Amino acid sequence: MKMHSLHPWTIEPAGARELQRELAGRLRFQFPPGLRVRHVCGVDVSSARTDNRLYAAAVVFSFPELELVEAATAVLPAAFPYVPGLLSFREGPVLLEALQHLRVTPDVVLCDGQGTAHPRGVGIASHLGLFLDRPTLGVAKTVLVGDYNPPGPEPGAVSPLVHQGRVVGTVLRTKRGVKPVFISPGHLVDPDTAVELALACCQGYRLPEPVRQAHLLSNRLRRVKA
DNA sequence: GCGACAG
DNA sequence: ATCTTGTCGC
Repeated sequence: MKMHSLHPWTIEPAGARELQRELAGRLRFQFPPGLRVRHVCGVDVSSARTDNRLYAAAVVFSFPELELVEAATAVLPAAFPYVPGLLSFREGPVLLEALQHLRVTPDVVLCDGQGTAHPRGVGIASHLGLFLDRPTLGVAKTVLVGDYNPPGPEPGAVSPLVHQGRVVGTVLRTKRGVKPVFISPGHLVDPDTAVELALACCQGYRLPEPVRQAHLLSNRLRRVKA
């Protein structure tokens, strides 16, 4: 799929935080009027502890049927350390390369990590959204910032994620008896639509199918290429 | 200074 | 994220 390079990735942590504060102002949270969601894509990264490489996977599904359409992968050496709040500077490059290999341009991209539920409002989902100029949303397994009360036990139950007096995301129960996930808009999507899409992509597992499959594929890729 | 901290 | 076996429960 097409995309553009907003900025170079070779940067120091201090500069990365400064860049995030600038990128935050470019985010938009209105879903493109008239856009029909026919293809959703899940992305994730796997890594080894011994080697220094990152393995990315992007898996596209039809929507709302959720049938596999296409998958792409990429492998790159890690050029940035894992620093809470700066995840996109570590995983962004390899994820964008995998996405670039897709023949189909997905209407929405579900990312493993936060969107606006981030210290400066620019989690990896938001960052990728700016590069792709496409709707993106974050699906995180644990919280980065914010406070919340646990959502009800039934699938679909939600609870607001509040950070510094602002609702930055939604805690969503996707499966009974299992820990909830943290959904937040990335770019070009509103909070309610983000939750609606994430829930519509769930197939009996805790994680939305596109993200779950991307997770499995990136893991498989690492085992084979490592 | 102390505690928190996506993947 | 990754390192790791078994174990509890539907």
